[in-house]
Amino acid sequence: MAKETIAGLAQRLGISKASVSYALNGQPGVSELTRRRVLDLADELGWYPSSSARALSRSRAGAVGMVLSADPLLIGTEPYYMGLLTGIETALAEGDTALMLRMVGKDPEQERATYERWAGERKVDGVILFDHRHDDPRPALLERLRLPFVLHGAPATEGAAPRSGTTTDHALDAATIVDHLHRAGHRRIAHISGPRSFLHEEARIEGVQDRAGRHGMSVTRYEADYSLDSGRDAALALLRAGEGITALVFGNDLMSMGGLLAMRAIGLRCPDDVALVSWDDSLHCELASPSVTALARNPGLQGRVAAELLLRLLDTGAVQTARMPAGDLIARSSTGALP
Amino acid sequence: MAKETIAGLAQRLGISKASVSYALNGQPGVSELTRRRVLDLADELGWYPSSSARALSRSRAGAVGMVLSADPLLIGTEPYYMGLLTGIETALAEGDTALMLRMVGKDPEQERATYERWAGERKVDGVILFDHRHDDPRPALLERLRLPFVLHGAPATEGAAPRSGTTTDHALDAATIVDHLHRAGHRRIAHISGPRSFLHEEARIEGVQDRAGRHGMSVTRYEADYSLDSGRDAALALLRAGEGITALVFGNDLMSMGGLLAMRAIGLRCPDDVALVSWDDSLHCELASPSVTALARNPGLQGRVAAELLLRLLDTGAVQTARMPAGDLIARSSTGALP
DNA sequence: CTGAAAGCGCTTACAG
DNA sequence: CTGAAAGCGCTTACAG
Repeated sequence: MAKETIAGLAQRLGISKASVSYALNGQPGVSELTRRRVLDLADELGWYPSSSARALSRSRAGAVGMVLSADPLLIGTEPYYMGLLTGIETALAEGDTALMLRMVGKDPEQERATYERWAGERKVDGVILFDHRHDDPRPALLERLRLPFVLHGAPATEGAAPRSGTTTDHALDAATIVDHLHRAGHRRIAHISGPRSFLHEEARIEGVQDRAGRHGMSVTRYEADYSLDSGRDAALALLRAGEGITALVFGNDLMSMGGLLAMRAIGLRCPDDVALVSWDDSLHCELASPSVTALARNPGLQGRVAAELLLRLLDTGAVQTARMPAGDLIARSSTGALP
Repeated sequence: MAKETIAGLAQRLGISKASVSYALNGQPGVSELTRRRVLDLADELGWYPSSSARALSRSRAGAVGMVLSADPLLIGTEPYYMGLLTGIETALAEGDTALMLRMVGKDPEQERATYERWAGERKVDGVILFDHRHDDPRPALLERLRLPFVLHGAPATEGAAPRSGTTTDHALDAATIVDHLHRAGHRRIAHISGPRSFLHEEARIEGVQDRAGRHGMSVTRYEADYSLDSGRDAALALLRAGEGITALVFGNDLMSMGGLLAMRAIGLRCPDDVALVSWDDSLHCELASPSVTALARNPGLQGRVAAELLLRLLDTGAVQTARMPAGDLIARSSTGALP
């Protein structure tokens, strides 16, 4: 049973290997009767075609890759990635495609080496890219390697060469957050972003700036690195500066938690003294006390869509872009909403 | 370059395909000079052997599988899994083995179908199994499918057929937790475990019972399902029953968070009225207020060891068992330690 | 609709 | 140490 092959099936049924193959793959070239007999026998024997033989003859691996390149500590605690991963895997499974997962450190060289190798070994048919940066070397690398890819979560860029990927309207999300704070009466806010080298962070920074400007609010910018500690440090620096900031917007949930710790440390109350918004929802935001107002972005859905785009790209070569829905602001105590 | 093959290399170098293959794989049968020339050329061309061709001729996939079968919601928020995953992937990468990740719901049928298929397609060379249960059908299934596996985190069972896997001394961990509570003066405690059908939960339950008995403490048991809500419900039921329980031990961090919510809801203070310990550490425990005393079990290390055992099993057929180190109790505010 | 055959790109006995 | 050849288990033109 574990050693059954297409030749074995053909022999048992008294037909040729080709017929078995056609039957299995839903190709024309076999009578319905034969097809049924093949399928039934395969089922009965619990037989599946060898993935490596199939991959070799089709020159298609039947798998796509995903490199998580971040501080391992961050990956483990960052719920956004897990949500994304779940969505991606689910969609891939439905498309009979396996997910190859690689976790590397922050060293970009390792990510590069992984793609180089995957392409060379023809181990994956395509990859999903995150955290698109300015002058990101990866798209050009993947093109050189002829490894199809989708770009996840970048801001829509007009005029650029069309690429497969999901785009997020970060300006819209920024407006949602800023409006919420404006409505609550805040006029001096701070925006603690992740690294500006990420295109999505730049889009968010501009979005916040623009919208706040329209409301006549002032924004102090601070660049951090998504870690809890960097969020805490940012909050300490901003709140001690005495600029009269009354609300902090953090680029992710971990930094928001750091912000809460900072406030507690210097004796400021949230939201009475300073309000707080997280640009990513998670259980952390829900459980914190006070609970933290957050923009829910539905990472599961995003992952699913990204994976579907990649599958379509591989199947049909269709290059398309999917706009992600706007984030939902979940109002909680940290901006004065009822608990 | 992307289309280079072993035949191409051989032709360029004026030698046979066999020599190239031997050179690449560190096999005897080529002169050192030839080997160097092959390796250098491969390097220069950025060439790697096709994984599917290699898999087909070696009948080895070069990948192992891992099925995460849990509530998707739970997976995304349960830090233990991410830590484990990181450890596993890191060790596999060092062993030049890919990780195939599949996420399925709680339906055991889906997990079964995945193994069936992976085995049939020879897509993976082995798998890592978690959450061993009573009468778990998976080991027998995998044996029938001839898919090697390691069992992660089960209690050591004497006299049973030897299997590859990691074992945890849950009784020792239980003692650590119970002793901590006893020292703090608690005499009536409750243990909110995960499902008892898991062998590790049963071992924990017995361990807590035994150790508490030795100290003359009483233990009320409650079975929950690892979710936040189930932890909350458990705490509500136990604390309202008025049995004079002064400390709660939860089987994971999410349930612990549920416990805190429950206490807040009914106006009990932690640790003054009721103390709390989590049988898994995480950022949630660290950030909660009060911060939650927890048993840190080092999932990253555990994952690494499990993966190494599997690689060894695949390489040499060596069946071995590795005892995981005892958990570290991180004392925090929820049991009266200083913040 | 069916069969014989070449090919996918490696590995590995087997002669030399 | 090297070369010619078979084999891994599929897919896919090509004749019939």
